[in-house]
Amino acid sequence: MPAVRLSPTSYVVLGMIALRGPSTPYDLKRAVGHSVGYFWHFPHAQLYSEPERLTAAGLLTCETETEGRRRKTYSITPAGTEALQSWIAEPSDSHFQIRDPAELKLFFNEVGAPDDVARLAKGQIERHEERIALYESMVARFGPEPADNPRLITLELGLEVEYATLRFWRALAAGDLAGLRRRRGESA
Amino acid sequence: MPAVRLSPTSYVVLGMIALRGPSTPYDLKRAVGHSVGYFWHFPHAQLYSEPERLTAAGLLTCETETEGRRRKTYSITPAGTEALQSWIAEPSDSHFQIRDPAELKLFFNEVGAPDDVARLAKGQIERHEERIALYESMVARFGPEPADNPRLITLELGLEVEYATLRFWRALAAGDLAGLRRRRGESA
DNA sequence: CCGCAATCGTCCTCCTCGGACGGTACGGCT
DNA sequence: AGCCGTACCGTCCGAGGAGGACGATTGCGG
Repeated sequence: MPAVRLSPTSYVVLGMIALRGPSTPYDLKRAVGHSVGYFWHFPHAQLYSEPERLTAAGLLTCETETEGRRRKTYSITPAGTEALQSWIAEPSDSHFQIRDPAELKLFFNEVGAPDDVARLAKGQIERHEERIALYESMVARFGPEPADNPRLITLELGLEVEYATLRFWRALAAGDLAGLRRRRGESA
Repeated sequence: MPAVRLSPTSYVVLGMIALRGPSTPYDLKRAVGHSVGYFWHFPHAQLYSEPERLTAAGLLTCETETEGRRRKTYSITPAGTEALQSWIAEPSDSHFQIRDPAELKLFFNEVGAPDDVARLAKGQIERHEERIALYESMVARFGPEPADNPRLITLELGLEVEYATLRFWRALAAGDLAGLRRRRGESA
């Protein structure tokens, strides 16, 4: 039972199994896909290999189906629960990262054509509006007071960020970044 | 001159050299460190190895210093400039990702102790306030109308997101996510 | 009963990550 | 001048992440 370095991926696997009970990697894939995976993509292959690591470390146990599709069901062990809980309890180690290719393009736009920024902004506005509509419709399915549903809190944060980003690109397209700053100052 | 897959890291390297002129990896490290690197971390080892790849692909040229410190200065080629420009011009391929360990902890908080959320929120509020103060002080150094300085636009987007995230954690700590939703609806 | 599409699992290759380590330059002290 | 500490700079390496290719299984419609 060797010790391993636990990454965010590890905790996603542990967390999902802790929340949902024994799961197959495919279960994890789907569960991640419509929750934390909205803003932080975890490639599906990881959700097959990571449980193996965690099993080797004694944080999960594995039950293999013999007939038909070779399917493995993982369950969390007391050690796994403890590792997850102490990670949740410990003070946060690192700041968030925002990985936005569009932001890179914007930063280097001087190298490109003059109207690239306008087209980029237009595309980003559409993209974020679509996302917002999607997320809002999902939130709406949960009724009038969804804000405290634990499964939705994460979506709430995502929406807040989506709106912020949308405001930015709109201000950029309108040439009114100064106005953005002003409104930000007021709301704070 | 084999073709290579160009990643965001590749474009950061190309872009920095295009903006700043011939650079050493260490120059890149510093330039990235106080610009795009604020929100998207690029490990320094990449900024040494990536230029080699790009040189092999014909997008950069390399000049090696002979005396003293072994130092390599990279310059961009016409092919490199073109690759960068066409990337900037092409419609954005993928949505942004937000990688926030705190968000994961929040999502899985049911597994933890009851007061974990409160402590998490408290820590996040402090963290984001610090960041905001830091970025604001940097922006302030550029004078009263900084918003359109191209080097700062990226910081502007980052600040918008920082404030959004701060509002979220504050609302969470105050138990008033519904209020957050309401205010968001008004401002949109 | 067959074929086809959706579902599910594995593999492979290249890239990312981040820390360890070692070399180089420079200023201060004796 | 020579030594030493420290900041600066470059390389390496092992583990993990990314994501596409591919193969197997299942169930459904003909």
